[in-house]
Amino acid sequence: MKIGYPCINRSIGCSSGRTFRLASYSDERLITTVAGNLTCLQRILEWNIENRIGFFRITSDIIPFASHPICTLPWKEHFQDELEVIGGFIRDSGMRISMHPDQFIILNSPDEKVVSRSIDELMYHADLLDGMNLDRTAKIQLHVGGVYGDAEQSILRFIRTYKNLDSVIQNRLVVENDDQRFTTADCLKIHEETGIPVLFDVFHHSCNNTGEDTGEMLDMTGRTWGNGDGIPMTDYSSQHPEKRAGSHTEHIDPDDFRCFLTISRPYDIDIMLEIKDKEKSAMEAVSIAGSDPRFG
DNA sequence: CAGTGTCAAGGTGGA
DNA sequence: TCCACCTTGACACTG
Repeated sequence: MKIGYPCINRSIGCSSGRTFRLASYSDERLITTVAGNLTCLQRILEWNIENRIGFFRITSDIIPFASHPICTLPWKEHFQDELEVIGGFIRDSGMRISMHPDQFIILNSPDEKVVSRSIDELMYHADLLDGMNLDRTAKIQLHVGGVYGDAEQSILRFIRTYKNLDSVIQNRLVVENDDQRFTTADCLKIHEETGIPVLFDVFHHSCNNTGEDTGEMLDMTGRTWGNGDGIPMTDYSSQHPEKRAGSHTEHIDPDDFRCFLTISRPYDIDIMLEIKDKEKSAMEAVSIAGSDPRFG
């Protein structure tokens, strides 16, 4: 079991997701930005190891505009050395890696242009992880997408599109339940048709479910991860006390987290904390989990 | 130089 | 049909 946090480390003083406006795009600007992002990513990874954090989500902003038509620079070749060094560090340290393309990446849209752009963006994510020579346990997590007035048909469109994806993407893609539209049960159904692993989001499940309990879903989603996929990943968060249902908390709720550790005890999982204050909560979670036999 | 409007991209739901 | 919201930092323009 590893514990991680997404994308940003506020303790270090650098960002691995610096970007710039499309209007000011130039190859030179891209190169300097990416060079800085990769340097910072390396620092974050080192910081993680020093703090016993073995799981990290790499921001999609590492290479700004990577899948945009304006970007014709062969960034993968240009930064091959740097990517290989980072990948080597990740492998040597045993760090688990994920990525999570943002809300615009939708495979089940009825608009084929949206789907096409989304696939381009997924290919960028896969290319980046491939460029680091990471095996297929480094995952790209995605929600099912939109409902468009017909959830059943929208699920079928996801399945059809998935089956036609390049294996470079299929090897890494996992599907995650969301808090408003598609439940864990929907994702399990998609798994049955495609074999895609299901990344279980505990908090989303508590917001959006059809009566299944968390332990049962941990069990069933865990079984969707095959041999080469690595230990099942889960997303963990808890409710922000003031904001609307589904809003992530600012800081980890220790009691809630202990409760989750107890529920999940029978299963070996990697836990991604989707919590606003990032590495601070992750450190606290590591401390809480310190006595858990799964946590090395 | 501080303050702030805006940023590649989609979907949803309320007005 | 339009707009705020989702969620988020930070770019880059303005005064």
